[in-house]
Amino acid sequence: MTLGPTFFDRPAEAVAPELIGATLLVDRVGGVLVEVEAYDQADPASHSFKGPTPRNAAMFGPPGHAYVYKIYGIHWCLNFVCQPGSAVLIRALEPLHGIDHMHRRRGSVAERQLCSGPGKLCQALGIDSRQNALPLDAAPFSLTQADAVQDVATGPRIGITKGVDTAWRFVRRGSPFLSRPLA
DNA sequence: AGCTTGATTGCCT
DNA sequence: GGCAATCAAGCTA
Repeated sequence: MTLGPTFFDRPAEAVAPELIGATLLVDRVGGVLVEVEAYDQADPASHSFKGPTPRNAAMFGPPGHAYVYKIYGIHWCLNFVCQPGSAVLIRALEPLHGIDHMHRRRGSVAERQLCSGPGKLCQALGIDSRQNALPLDAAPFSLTQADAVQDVATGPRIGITKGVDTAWRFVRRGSPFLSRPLA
């Protein structure tokens, strides 16, 4: 079943664990989500913490849309917008579809390193600012619910300096496709 | 208009 | 484990 606005119109920390095991495709390229992180407006680590700006406008737009931004001047990161000011950062997926396309964009790396990190995932799926604010239930996106209950583990989020103690990183336990093992 | 920083990655030792 | 790459948002002035 396709995940749409109703699914995302909830707090990000409630949506995030249910995204583990879901299948994400962009132009027919993608796989199963194995690692995500939740951010909301009360969270000092969130882009939305200080309110709406031109950059984070999509985070305050309708639920179920994409929020794409560039970090460190180099990499793109993909988020799914939940309730206003909250979103889920997509950090890693298990490649299943269009793996040849991914290799063309990422070069000759091991399959487990194709999408093992937010920047790598965006490169492999061809995501950049063009996808910002687009709805997730329409082309080029395809997002479908997990077909089985997932073994989800939680831990501290990665790469942030504030809000470190909030355990809003969600991973599929034991997956070899994570950006890093669970701490 | 100039300065700092970052939800990262890959290459170096 | 350390660190450079590279750029725009968000400050300060």
